[in-house]
Amino acid sequence: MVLQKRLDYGFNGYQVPPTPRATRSARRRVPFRKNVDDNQMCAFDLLATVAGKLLLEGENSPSSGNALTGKELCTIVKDSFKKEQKDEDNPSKAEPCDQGTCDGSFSFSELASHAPALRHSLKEFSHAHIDDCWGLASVITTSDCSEKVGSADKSKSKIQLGSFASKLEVGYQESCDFTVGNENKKQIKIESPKTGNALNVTKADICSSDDLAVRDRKPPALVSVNNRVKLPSCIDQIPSSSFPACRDDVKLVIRDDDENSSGCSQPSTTTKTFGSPLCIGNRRIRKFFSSKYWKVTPKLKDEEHFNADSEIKPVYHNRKICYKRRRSQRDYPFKKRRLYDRSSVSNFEGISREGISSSPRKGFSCDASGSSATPCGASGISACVAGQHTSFQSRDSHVKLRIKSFKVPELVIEIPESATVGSLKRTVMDAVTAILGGGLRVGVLLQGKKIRDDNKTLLQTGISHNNKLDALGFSLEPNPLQAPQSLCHEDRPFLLACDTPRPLTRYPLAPSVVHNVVQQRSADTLPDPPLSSLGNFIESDHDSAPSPPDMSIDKSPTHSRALVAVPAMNVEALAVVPMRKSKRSDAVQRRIRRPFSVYEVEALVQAVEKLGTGRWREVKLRAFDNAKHRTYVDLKDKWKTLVHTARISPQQRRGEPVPQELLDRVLTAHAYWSQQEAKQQLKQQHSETCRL
DNA sequence: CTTAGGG
DNA sequence: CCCTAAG
Repeated sequence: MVLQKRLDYGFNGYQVPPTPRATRSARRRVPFRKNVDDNQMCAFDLLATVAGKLLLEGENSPSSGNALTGKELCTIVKDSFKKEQKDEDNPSKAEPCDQGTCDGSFSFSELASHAPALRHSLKEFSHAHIDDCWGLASVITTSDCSEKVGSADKSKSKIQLGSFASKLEVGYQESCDFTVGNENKKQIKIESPKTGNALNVTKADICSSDDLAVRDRKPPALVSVNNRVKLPSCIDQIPSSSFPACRDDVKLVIRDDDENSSGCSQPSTTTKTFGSPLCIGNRRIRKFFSSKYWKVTPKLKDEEHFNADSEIKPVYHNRKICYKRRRSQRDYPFKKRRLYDRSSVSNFEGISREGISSSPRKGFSCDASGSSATPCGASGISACVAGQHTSFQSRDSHVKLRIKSFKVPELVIEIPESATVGSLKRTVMDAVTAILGGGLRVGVLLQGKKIRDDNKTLLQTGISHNNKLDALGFSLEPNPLQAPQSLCHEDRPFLLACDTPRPLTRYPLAPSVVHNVVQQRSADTLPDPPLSSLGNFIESDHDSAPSPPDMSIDKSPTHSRALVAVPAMNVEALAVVPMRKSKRSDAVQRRIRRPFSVYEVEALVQAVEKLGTGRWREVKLRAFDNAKHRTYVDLKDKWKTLVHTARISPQQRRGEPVPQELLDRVLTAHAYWSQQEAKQQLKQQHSETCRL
């Protein structure tokens, strides 16, 4: 509690730059970011966890051998605080401190330096919360890729769409069996309580068998997950998707081809808990979206590695790597493939124009493992509309429908066998999130037939109260137009493919899901995000999705989490990629627009208040270190627009409204720093004059 | 690589 | 957000 309180401190006064301008190089040498990247997280996590506010989802690694006691932690924190206070003293005195909280507050960068020591403890602390934050866990029934009997009807997950509201209700699912390799059928039952508390799996048996030994060069194990995913409503818990790279992978194929399954969910009662977590080696999680549905190129690029293997390495080192990779990976195999299927895409002009081409094809088989359970024509996600509750009508010729659930399309996930269950969760979550938040469109089926003409009226189509609505079905399909939005970061193009286009009802499936997640998360855990910490909550990204705050946990040396989704098969036939205006084929596509959330703005403002307007790199490091998609240039630009926004009338503002309070702070800070700069210049002039 | 600014 | 000149 005490800690939490500390966290809530507000503006701490402007901080005069160490030595304006002239010290850039000097500043660089100072490993300001020394421990910030990774450790800072830990520190924060710790604090938040202790405060009971932050829910961590992470690897359940038991490696917490040398956990610190609560006492020790406190000591560390206290020390940090003292130190910070001392450091801050000078600057604060001379500077304005309008926010009134100039008392003591510690900075995370300080505390962060203790992170290494805290890490283990964090684990201890976080364990209790691990599951809590994984509310979205979609438990899946897994089975070998092939048509292993009985596997099909185990899938029960569904996605519930609340009566066509634009909210996605994520409900959930029950059991999950993982079949590892072609051999022993290891089963992992994962149960997700209705409460939203998710997977109980602490240890997956995935790497236990010999053939799946955690050896570095082992070929990826293939795990097929046959399922339906019913997503819980706590979307705010959706973790982001940042997974560093590694080697051994386990592939999970989550399919929706359980045609046998009724689609009804039945709570599983079995829960297997495993004694210890998965062993960890390098891990690389590759997510495969079934070729016929989505394809996601590796998102692990520059920043992906940033915190991955950089536990100790200096920042700059990483940065370099990052940049290099960014360039070198442009030729990622899946990135730029695009195929056309004129005939079938004909009614998708829009898509093509949008820069996405798709080559819907109906009869390809489905997954890499050879099992092609899903009829290709089937939509990626099908919905169960049947049942008594399914449809009924009202007097005024309105058709009322109740969609009970949607099936999630097949997902193929490749994950190192050494990965933790936590990362597995995240991976699956990511995949699901990618689908849900990445852009879906709804397909309508009537008596098994897809209705493609969006212009027909329901009546014309036969979806009227006079007809058997039982025969009406909906499907969630990848929406080429939206998909790239969420999961597809600049570095993780979200390739998707769909079979025959059957656009119909466009359902506003919150492309903002991910975004919201971030926000809510921030809100819940970070009332007043201290500098440097907010950043950790941002991003993710989606990647998206947004890599949740738990990143730190996953930072154990060896694991990087690379999240790569690639089509399980038939890549060529299905790849859908953004098409550039036929200029240079290798032209880099413009990054997707990602409006700053209020929380990000908050973080930015706070950081700028403290650091000033000329130190964007530090601002970035401090407040957006983990927001991979926010570059310092972005921050600078954002500040620019913020200042502008703050100056114009509220009526002229667009986008998500920024609290006036923040805008005021923007102006204040801007004014202050402008003044500082002016002073600085005056001084210089003066000194020069004196010299002459 | 960072900054600062214009586009 | 992008692009670039400058440092």
